[in-house]
Amino acid sequence: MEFSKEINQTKPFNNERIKAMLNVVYTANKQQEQMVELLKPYKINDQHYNILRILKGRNGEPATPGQVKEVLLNSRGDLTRLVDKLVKMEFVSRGHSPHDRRSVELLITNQGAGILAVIAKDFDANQVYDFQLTEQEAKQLNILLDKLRG
Amino acid sequence: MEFSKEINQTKPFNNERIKAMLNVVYTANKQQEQMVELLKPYKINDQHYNILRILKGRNGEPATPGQVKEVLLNSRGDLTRLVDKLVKMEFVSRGHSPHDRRSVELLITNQGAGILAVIAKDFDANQVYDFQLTEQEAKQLNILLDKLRG
DNA sequence: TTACTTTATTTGTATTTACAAATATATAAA
DNA sequence: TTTATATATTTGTAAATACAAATAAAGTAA
Repeated sequence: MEFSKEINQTKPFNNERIKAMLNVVYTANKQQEQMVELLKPYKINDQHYNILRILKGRNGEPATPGQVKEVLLNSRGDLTRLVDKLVKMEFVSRGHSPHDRRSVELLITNQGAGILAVIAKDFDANQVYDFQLTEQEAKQLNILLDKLRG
Repeated sequence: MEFSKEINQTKPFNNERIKAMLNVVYTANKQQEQMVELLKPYKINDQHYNILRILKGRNGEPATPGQVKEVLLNSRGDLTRLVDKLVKMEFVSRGHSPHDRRSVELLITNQGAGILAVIAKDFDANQVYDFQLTEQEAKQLNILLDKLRG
């Protein structure tokens, strides 16, 4: 649906650029809401999910909390306590770097990888990533967003 | 900057559509961070700001918390307590509807309108809405986002 | 009217988040 | 070595948030 209608905006926006930015915020929020909702049965939120994805993406190489934080798309919450929960759920293991004893090494466990696989199916069934865009349109969207951020 | 570089993603995304969605989330988060940062001196967050904007947009007509909530782009927080703070800061007044005594009527105060004007200048000086897009590109972006949401 | 249902908002409370300060280790300089 | 500075992470704590239950007023049906 067209954005203005979705938020019941009756009067037109000052300009398309401001409208676009609000549209970005709105769209991101919609996506987040859907994800949080679907993740609820697994007792984790979108931040936990993103952390697991990042750790899985390391393919067996550990990552420090700092590295994870850097790559996180959005930085709500605090890594220590988000990871605390994942460790308690046994989705992530925490060790110490032999090179730098300040650093903590995070690794996804088999159980963590398992839950990610289950969630992937769930997301798939719920069409979380079924966007109504062609690859070409998505490419164009990426270009515009990059440009928007300046 | 190109999104993948900004998040240090080395390996390419599965497809442009997923990348686009992540880009949307990332872009929205960037924008939110900038706003929250600039609003800090005024002791309010982005939700408070949005509430004030919505009330100002009513041009003297009161809005109920329910109506405000409906129009809010993103729904973190709880209206009652977000408004509590705005009332305490005297940016918003709370009354009761004569027609429906369950309903609460919210109005922006002169002081609230004043702070919005100050913030607008601040945002302007900090180029919060200086997006590097032409109107035509912004229009295209809006179309793609609407399509993305399906 | 009485009882039931719905709607609007608030409240209680556990959890999460923000943010400053603390801890612990590493690195660099004197 | 000692001291200072930087870096990685955790901790304490106030504030914000989520969510279920409570309150309170309307609306509807018998």
